[in-house]
Amino acid sequence: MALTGVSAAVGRVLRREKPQKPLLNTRPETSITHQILDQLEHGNISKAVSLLFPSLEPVSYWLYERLLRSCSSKSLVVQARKVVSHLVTFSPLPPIFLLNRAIETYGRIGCVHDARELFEQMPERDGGSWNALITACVKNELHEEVFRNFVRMNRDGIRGTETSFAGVLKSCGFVLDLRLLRQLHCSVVKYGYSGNLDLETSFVDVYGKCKVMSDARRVFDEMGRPSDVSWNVIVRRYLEMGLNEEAVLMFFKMLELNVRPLNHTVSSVVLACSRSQALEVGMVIHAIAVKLKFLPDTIVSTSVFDMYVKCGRLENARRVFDQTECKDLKFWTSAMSGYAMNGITRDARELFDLMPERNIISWNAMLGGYVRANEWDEALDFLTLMRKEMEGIDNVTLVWILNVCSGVSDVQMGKQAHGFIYRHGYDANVIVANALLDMYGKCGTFGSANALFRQMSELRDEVSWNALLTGLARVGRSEQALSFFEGMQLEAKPSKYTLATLLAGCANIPALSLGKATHGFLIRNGYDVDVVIRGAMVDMYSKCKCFDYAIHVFEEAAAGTRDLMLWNSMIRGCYRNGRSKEVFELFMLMEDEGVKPDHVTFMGILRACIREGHVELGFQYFSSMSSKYFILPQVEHYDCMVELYCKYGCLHQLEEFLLLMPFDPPIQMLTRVYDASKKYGWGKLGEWAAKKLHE
DNA sequence: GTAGGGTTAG
Repeated sequence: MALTGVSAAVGRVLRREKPQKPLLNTRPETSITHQILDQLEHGNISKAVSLLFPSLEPVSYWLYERLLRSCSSKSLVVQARKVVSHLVTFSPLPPIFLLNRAIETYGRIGCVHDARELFEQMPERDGGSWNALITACVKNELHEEVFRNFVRMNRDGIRGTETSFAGVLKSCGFVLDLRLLRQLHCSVVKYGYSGNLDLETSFVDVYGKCKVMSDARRVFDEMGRPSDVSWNVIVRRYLEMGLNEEAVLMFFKMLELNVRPLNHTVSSVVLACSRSQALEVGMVIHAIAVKLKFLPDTIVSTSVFDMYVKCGRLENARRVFDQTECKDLKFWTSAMSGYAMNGITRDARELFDLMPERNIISWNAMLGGYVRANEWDEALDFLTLMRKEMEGIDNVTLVWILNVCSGVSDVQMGKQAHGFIYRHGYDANVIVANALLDMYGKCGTFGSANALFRQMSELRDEVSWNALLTGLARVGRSEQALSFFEGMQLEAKPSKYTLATLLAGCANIPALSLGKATHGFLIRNGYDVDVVIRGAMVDMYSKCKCFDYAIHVFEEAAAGTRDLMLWNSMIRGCYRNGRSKEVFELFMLMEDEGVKPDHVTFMGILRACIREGHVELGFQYFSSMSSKYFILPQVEHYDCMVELYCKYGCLHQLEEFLLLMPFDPPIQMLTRVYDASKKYGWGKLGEWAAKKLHE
């Protein structure tokens, strides 16, 4: 094996022995050099390397270096080993710098093992050898090993250079060790490297990753002339901390100082706008991007497109799409999934069908769009198509498939998927396993969920607990859910998802004091009360008949942050707490805030009409559903109307209404019609209902 | 420093 060959040869070098094979006296044929260079120029690395072997003496050092540099991907492991093997076999004393290059090469192509072995066997090392090893470990994300080698290096009396610090800092950015970061910062200052722009940028980056933006900003402000990369880093870190305004401010500051932003920076700042729904600023930045000629860039146009979709400006998004000249696969996929993930499945599908090529990501994104939009029939059809046209699915596909199973409540299909997952080893993936838990929970097969949860033991995380908890709360086993919550706290930190679930559990029992306790827990522990948590609280208080608290929680939300679900919760709450009159007022306020109603909203309104005896108004709202809001009334809306007419004896309207109904009336509706006809003496209608019931 | 798909909540 090449590897053992290398170790033997390196060992020999270590003992300073003469190589066993006598060296020929002639200079290496220059024609070999030419041939090798020629092959390298044509990208035939394997061929180039094989040309090395007829020669039993070393080629020039610079040629070894060229060859090593050409080994740039994982598939060239064998070639790299051959080059190193040739070097150490035929060179009596390979220079340290070349061995360092070899270590770097091994690191670059993912063979840390070889890098380590070569390093350990080197008779002499310089600072560069240490740096090469450290860089190799950083590249392969062996962060603990990076730190160990850094310590070893210092112990051996080799002082870290800027390169060593750059490597260690990068690893620090992975493990997010703030204490280590501060120590490194001190050392860098002490060694006088603080003027190094790359190191300073790295500090900004890692302080930001450790979520200490104040220090990140201080380092940034102390930099003499931040480079475009430094600006990119600070903008990115603000974005990732959710400090969207800061990100935007920094971007404008950068423009003021006449630094040309990088495409990634423009993209980050557009993303900041779309996350904070700051459409107007976003459009300004779009204009700036156009002026700076950024738009042919797919990274920038992707984020601009996404911003318009997220802010509901579909025409603008479409224009960006059409104007992007060189659409690559990523751009197509991003645009398509932008539509898909925002519920605009029709446009997503249109793009999907137009795509010049597709990969697993595009297929998954489209499928995910259908799932998110609860379009189960489309999802199932799409899966059939996918099975025909795609070979091979991955873990992401499986997650969506499991969502489809719970969406159509098909445990059988879910179990089949489980079998597939088990056979292909996907059960070791915690996200897939959690999706399985979720599916079993939602299909109400609690035994399977429980068994899987126990089986997961080591694998399970906070999401697994939440998925199981949700399953329990959903079927009303709230006491059990609460005792689960206790157990969970021994193992994982409850997230906002947990708390929302718990609140829903309290709402179902209903248990006001526990609900209040959860509310308190949430405030005391500084959880962010987002729109979902707020909705859960409104729901809990209103189900616990503590509606004034619900109103209070609702009113605490800033105008514009209240979404459809939250309004629906309030409307349901009014109705549930005998305050139906207020439903109509809420509906108007909701429209004023620009929130569009859905079929749930109309259920609340129609029920309120029943309560309040607004027969005519009820019909107006019912008709407005399709005429004004483009919502197709469902059976339950028709049912409400029938109840409204029956309850207030408007059998004339009822008769007309039934004639126009586009489907066969279900049993409970017919019973209601029959009873009302009897009560109000409408014989003919009663007979019709009875006949239908008989069928 | 680096844009694309996935798990849990009302």
